[in-house]
Order: sequence, then structure tokens, then C-alpha cells
Amino acid sequence: MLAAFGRKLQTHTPLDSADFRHLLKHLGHPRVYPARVELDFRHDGSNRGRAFLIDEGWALTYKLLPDGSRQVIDIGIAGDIIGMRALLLRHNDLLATTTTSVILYEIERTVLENLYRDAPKVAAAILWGTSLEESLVVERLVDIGRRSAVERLAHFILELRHRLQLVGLDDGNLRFRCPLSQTVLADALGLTPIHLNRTIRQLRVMGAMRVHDGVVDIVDEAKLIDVAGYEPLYLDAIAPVTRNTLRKVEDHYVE
Amino acid sequence: MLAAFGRKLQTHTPLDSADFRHLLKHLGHPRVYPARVELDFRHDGSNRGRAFLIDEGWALTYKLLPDGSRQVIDIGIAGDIIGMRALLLRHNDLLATTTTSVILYEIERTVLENLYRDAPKVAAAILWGTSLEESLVVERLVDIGRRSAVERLAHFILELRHRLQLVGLDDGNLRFRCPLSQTVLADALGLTPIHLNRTIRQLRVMGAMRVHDGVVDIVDEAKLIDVAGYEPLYLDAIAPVTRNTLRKVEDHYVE
DNA sequence: CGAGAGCTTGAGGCATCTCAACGGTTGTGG
DNA sequence: CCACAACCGTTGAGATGCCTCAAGCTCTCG
Repeated sequence: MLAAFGRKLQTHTPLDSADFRHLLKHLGHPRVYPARVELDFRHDGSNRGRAFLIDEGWALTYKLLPDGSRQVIDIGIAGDIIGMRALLLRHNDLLATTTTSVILYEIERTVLENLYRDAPKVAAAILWGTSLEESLVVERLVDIGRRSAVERLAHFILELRHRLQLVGLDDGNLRFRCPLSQTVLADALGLTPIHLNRTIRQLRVMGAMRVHDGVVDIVDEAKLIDVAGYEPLYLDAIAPVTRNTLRKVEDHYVE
Repeated sequence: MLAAFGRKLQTHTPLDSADFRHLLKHLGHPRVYPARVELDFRHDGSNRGRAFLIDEGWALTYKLLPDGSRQVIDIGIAGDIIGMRALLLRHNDLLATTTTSVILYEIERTVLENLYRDAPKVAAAILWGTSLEESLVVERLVDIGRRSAVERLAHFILELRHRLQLVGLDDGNLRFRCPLSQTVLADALGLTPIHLNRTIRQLRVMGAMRVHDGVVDIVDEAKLIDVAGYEPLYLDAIAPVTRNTLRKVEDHYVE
């Protein structure tokens, strides 16, 4: 219960059992949803918003365009909160759907202020978590704006693995479950499914990674990192930053 | 003093003078920066982060890639807070620069929690403001992922005008100052400067808008809106949503 | 047994990129 | 005051990465 979320928050701040009690009190009861259902950010059909904390499973938020095309904004895994924006804004044009069956806690608009009063450490940790998710959106922007299709995909896969590790869902052996269809991946990376398929093949023939039956297999991690130009500073990792990464960032400042 | 920011927050919640006193107390003194200088999110060189509230002028945040290319993440105008993410995360790989000379208030990490204690309405309004800025990033993601170059530019210009109106910097007469070079626009929209230049021309020859000497001229607003497929629900406008917009959103739900 | 969804492949088109060049303006240093 | 560099906007010509259209294959489900 809240294993992933707790683990994630604890990488930010140590929390004690009183903190968790407050958190649970404000979250209410979890609900199970099947795969492929729409999630409604509108609370009780009113325009009061709500968000969802994912306890288990995968869900995603997206936007639809008038011509029917879709842009996936973020892909949520266990421990993520989706729809935080919907919570605060009056209007909402984001949509959300589950990709697997999921267990969700509903988050109402007042939760954050109540937590700030009762358990400020928890509130701060949650805000940190949503900042982290926001930086994933930023990274997606960089992906789509400035990286080629192969770079995008390689980068996305490495980031996903990193996120799964953060909540204890990846055992570190270069293979993980990823229940996302090629269509979803394409909609997340700003590509057509057809080109995404060819991009996967490209990474396969170059011996970097392969995908089969919803499982990602990283064949040559170094090569994949190299292709992606992966520098996961934005994930706010606990692990010490390598001298190499630091130097590169400083170069940018100098430049 | 804080005219733009105050105006923006007040579209969310009415604030009284006591609220503003608290806000000013926690913000400290404004500083003036010249155009084209780097802003440092690191407080005193330590890794404690800080953000900046723009009182006057334009600034932007961006990311640099190893190959030297740049993706502009968001463009800040008066009333915006830039670097909110840097405030909460331990590591930061976002860079920021001023495009005009600016007046900035520095925001330290503790400001939000202090405001939640002293003036919760203000804190909530600020959180609303940052949610709004986040939804601009999301909209940029949709731009770059799923819209053509002309659509992107048209959309961006309309959104910018809308934002300027929100803080009282546009008089509504279809013409506004926009001190952004074509290179900056290209880096924001995921295009090359060359293609951006041709895209501007395209919008000019079709009689939708023109740009000259840092001034944007909307020639045919209806045409521009049509090209962009503009539906600014995500800006959380106060103005009543038109029936037309509503219907379209509902179509999406049905679909 | 048919329908639908997901994955794969082929062929051709086009939107955008790359490389290259030029003029105007601004700032700078000799 | 001139020479020069640097930046910005503009245009041309050719290359290419990704898209569009089209089709077939497999698997699941009813």
C-alpha cells in the first residue's frame, strides 16, 4: 500500500509513520480501475478538479487535436500523480486513460493545503514529486523539439528504466515490462506509429535494444546511452553526479 | 510595483492589501538586470535553488544539448515566475537568460511554505500561476509534437497575445511588441531559424499576420485563429467559454 | 468465422533541414 | 573615423527524415 509512492517520496525526505498516517488520512480509499478506461479529472461532474495518485499500474494523460491526432503528455507509473494541473486550474482540456488495470487514490484540491498544515514535510515532498514529473514533460519537449527519432526513443527508454528503478519496479538486469503499444509510444514521442516501428528496428539492428511482447530488452546499455546522449541530471537523482556530467554542464555555462 | 503579477493573481483570487504586504515581505527587493545576461538559479553558488519573478521585461529558460542545439522551454513575461522547478529539485540543468532588460524579484525555496503559513490565499494563487505556466509547456509540447510549422507559429503568437492581455500589456488592438529574435522563436518552436523565417513569410502572404522590428501585427485575426486551430481553454481564462469551444471539447470526450 | 487491434513492410511525397551566400545594423577596437 | 566582427534577417538549391497511403500478417475475442 503506497509502496511506490512512499519509496519515491523518501528519496526526497525521510518521513516517519506519523507523516504517512496524515498522508493516508487525506488520500482516502484506493479504487481499482480496469485497463483502457477514461479517467475523469472532474470531481462528481462538477468543475472542481481532482488528481490521481497511481499505486499500481500504468496510466497516461494526453491532448486531442481537432484533426483527431493525439499528443501524449506524460506516462504515469506507480508512485506518480497525474492530473495535478487539473487540480488547480479552473478549466481542463487534458484527458487521461489507463493502459493497464490500475489502483488509484483520488486527490482532491484541498489535500495540498491540508497537508501543509498537518504534515508540511509530506506536502513539500509531494510538491517535489510533481516538480519531477514536470521536468519529465520538459525533457519530452526537448526530445521532440531537438532530437531525432532514434535519439528520442533511446532517451525515452532509458528515462523510463530510471523511473522504474526509482520506485523499485526494475531489478536492474536490463529488462523490464513496458505495457505501451507502439501507437502510444508514437503519440508520446511525436512520431507516427509506422516510423516508430522502423525506429525500434533501427535500434535493434544496431544492437542497442529490442522490444517484444511488452518487454524491453536493453542489449547494449552503453550504446543506447551513447545514441540517446543521455544525461539524467533532470531526474534529480540521489546518486552522486559524475565529474563528466558536471563538466559538461559547466561548459554550457561558459559557452 | 508587481503590477503585472498582482493583476495575474487577482484573476484567480481576490487579494487584499494584507495579502500583498505578506507577499512583498517574502519577496524582498527587486533587482534590475540588463538584456542578454544569464540568470543563475543557484543561490550564492551553493546548490540551494532560487526562482525569479519577472516584474518587467522578458526572459526565457532553455536547455542545451551536447551538440550545441537549444530548446527554449518557456518564455517569461511580466508576472511570470521562471525557474520554479529549480526551486524544488536538487539538481538543475535548466538555463535562463534575459532577452530585454528586466526587473526581477528573487524567490527562495522557503517562500512557498512561509506564504502558506502567513497568507494561504497568496500561496494558492502562486501555485495556480505556476500551474498555468506548466500548461504553457504542455501546449508547446503539443505544438511541436503534432502541429505543422505554420500552425505552431500562429498558435504561439495567439497564445502570447492572450498572455500579454492577461497582465495588461496588450491593448487589444492587434499589435504588440515582441522582442524575440527569429532564432529564439525557432528554438522555442523546434524549428530552424531559416524555416521559421519562411513560416513567417507564409503567414504574411496569406494575409494573417506580419512581424517587423520586434512588433507583431495581426492582420486577420480570424484567419490566424483558423490556421492555428486555437482553443485557449488551457489558459484558464476568466472569459466565458464560447459554446463553440465547449462543443468541440465534448466531442472529444464522446469520441 | 469475421472483426478489430497491433505489428510490419513497401513505395512515394513533402515538410523541414543543411549548406551556402548576401545585406543591414550594431558594437568595438585601433 | 575606419575596419572588422558579430548578429539578425533573408533567399536559393539540394538533401533527407519523417509522413502518407496501401497492404498483409498475427493474435485475440466474440
